[in-house]
Amino acid sequence: MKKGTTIKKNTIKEAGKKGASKKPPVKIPAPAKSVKKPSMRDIAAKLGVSTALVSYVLNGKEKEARVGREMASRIRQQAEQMNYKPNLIARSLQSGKTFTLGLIVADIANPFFSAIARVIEDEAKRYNYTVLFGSCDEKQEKSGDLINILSNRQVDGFIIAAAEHTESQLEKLSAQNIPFVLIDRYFNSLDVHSVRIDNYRAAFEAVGHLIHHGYKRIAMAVYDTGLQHMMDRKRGWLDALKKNNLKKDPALLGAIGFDSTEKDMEKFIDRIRQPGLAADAILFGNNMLALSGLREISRRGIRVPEQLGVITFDGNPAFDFFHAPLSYLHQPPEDIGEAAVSLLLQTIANPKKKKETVFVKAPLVERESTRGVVSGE
Amino acid sequence: MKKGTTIKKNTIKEAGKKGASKKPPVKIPAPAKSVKKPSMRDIAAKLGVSTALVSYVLNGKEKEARVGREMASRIRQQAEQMNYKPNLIARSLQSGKTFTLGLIVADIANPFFSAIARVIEDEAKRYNYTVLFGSCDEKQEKSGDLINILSNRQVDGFIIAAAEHTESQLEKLSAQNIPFVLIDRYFNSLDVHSVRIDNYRAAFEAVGHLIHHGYKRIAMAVYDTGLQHMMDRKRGWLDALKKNNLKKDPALLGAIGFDSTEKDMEKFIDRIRQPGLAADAILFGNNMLALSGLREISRRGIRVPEQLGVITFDGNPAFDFFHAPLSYLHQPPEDIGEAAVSLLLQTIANPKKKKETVFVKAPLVERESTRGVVSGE
DNA sequence: TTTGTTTGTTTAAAAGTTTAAGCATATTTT
DNA sequence: AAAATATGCTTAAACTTTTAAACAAACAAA
Repeated sequence: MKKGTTIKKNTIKEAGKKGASKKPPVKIPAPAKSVKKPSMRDIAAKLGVSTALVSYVLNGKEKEARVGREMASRIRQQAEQMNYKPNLIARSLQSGKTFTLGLIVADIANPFFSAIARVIEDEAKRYNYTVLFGSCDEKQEKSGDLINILSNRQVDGFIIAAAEHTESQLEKLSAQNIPFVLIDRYFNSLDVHSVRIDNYRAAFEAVGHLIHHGYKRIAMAVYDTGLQHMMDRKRGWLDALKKNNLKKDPALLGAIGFDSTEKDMEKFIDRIRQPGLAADAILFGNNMLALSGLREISRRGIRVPEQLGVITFDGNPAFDFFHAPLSYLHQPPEDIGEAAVSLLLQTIANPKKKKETVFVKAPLVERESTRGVVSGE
Repeated sequence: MKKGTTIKKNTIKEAGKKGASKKPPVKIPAPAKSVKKPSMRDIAAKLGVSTALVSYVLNGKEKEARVGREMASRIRQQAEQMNYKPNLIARSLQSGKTFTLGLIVADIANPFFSAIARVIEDEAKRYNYTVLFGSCDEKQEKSGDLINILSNRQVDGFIIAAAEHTESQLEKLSAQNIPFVLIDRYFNSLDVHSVRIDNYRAAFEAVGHLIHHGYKRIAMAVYDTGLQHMMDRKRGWLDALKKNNLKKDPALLGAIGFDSTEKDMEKFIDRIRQPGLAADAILFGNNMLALSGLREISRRGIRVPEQLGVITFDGNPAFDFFHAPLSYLHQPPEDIGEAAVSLLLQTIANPKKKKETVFVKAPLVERESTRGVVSGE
């Protein structure tokens, strides 16, 4: 064991006590002023020149500013030696640009969003932007807080996977001329930039796929929300049933609450497996619903795909381990992230850019869970 | 469909073309100066007073600064009306504090880290801090870049799940007196703050648990890395075998590369299932290894826990869907995140704080995968 | 009446950067 | 020789906020 390190049994409380929103328990003293880092002024002083010169050289503007070769190299050397790093805060204040993007996702615990977050971070870095991120946990209020905080930090623009009822927050952003791009979620009432898939069509296709494999009584689980993308998925499902002359029993639709997912899902699965209803397939509205549904399906020992066909929006690493790997509509995080960053940066460059909706393709990945009721193919 | 929105089939390339590090393909024009937001000066000008007054009022320092009640309310009203929001960039420049924490994780795609990231973000928010985050993908170089970028943005401190060979980067931070706290990963050679579990003991316990359930030839898969936490886990496994008088065959250890996980894991599983070696249980060094291993185990139709006992460090939502839900050593993200933020804020407040290692408990969660070779319990 | 205190406000400097404009000298062009 | 241009550097203002110090006016105490 290492000496010099205070090894100390910690007194941290038991894990897993979440929920109960708590107030700051520990009083943390006010932050101390940190040690000063070398500034351009320090370099200038050392060499007995003006800061302007230092700035020109260190920004590679020697040519335009006609700095002497000799001087330039002395400045560079001194900067190197002092381990000078530009203070981006000061630069931002001066330029009015922070080279910072705000990313707000509905739920960072959802792997779909964490994958996107990662892509966006990488993508932003390629353009020298840094990402400030937050998760609003599908809460309107938290979303507003995050927008405020990031906005106060002068982010140059936002990428937002919006929670329900946040239209007014977005309208406010629009009114302030702060550029932003919606991903995944969108609002018909808002004329804004967005990157998304054609949800209606994807759901329609998924149902078609199930029908093609012989399923006839197709249920769907959606979140109980007014969010347009979810409603479009629902509409796609409904219309597909209609087009294929299948009975559309309202009981086949499960509306699951964000905050009561487990309970609602349990009821829903029970209901659709009743002899009277006897769904033979389910379309899940997203990967979190599928995850929850799969748990219930496992518990009941329902065999997939023989007794129940299953397909869902979004992949999830967990789907590989279900006894029948799930078929799913793949929303490619790379495409969404890249398109969102690109669209946002264009808008930052040209705030008057016409509003645009970028559609990303969502291919259907076919695996075991929709092989049909006839076992063995 | 909505009018006013340009609906446009996108021309985005096929998903999944990752790898090949690419240069910025699209030239994005330089950002335009964004629309000016109202400043204290604007409020002051409107009311014909000095900015000092505005600052005092809007910071609730009317008392100390003896601002007139009448004036105070006029200022507040004007601020409200103009929708004034303080410019945190300017405030940071003035105060030398950004109320920003830099979070660098080894891999944000690992749910263990994304869970921690979420906790840290929440926790930071409670103390009015914002999190700037980045994932270094286990790359030394990327880690250095991130530290530089965030450091240039004057973060008040760092929380870091370090990649291999980053000791010098951390030493540099220490030398610059920039506060930071390591999580999960640590280095014996560095006297720094850290929050972690007792890896040696946890591994030791896991092996004890397997032995208790009748397993005798216990393999272990670790990352092929010099990272101390992994080596401690390995040491715990080895010592436990020794203490229990079990043969410790070097072939029972699998060293898996970060960048060749799939291939290495395949070879490893093949090897330990050879008649000559015939491992009857595996301890995985973390959840990513377990995920990869489980895929191979599934493919080969190996029955868990009858033919092979399985236990791992970290949970993972996917483990629920494996035919035998995995037993695992639970590293509680809440505890780690809370402890890290708390320790960091204390250090920011008092940079001379003595270095501390906080140990978080990692309880063993017992499930199906270690029920023993005797089927049916 | 002088001195002292209270009240309400302004001034000014500071944080680190950027950049247009200015000012000498020296060199070239007419 | 006068005018124009080139070279190498400095000055100064701006971005927004904070806060110590100064100031003026009104009032109270001596």
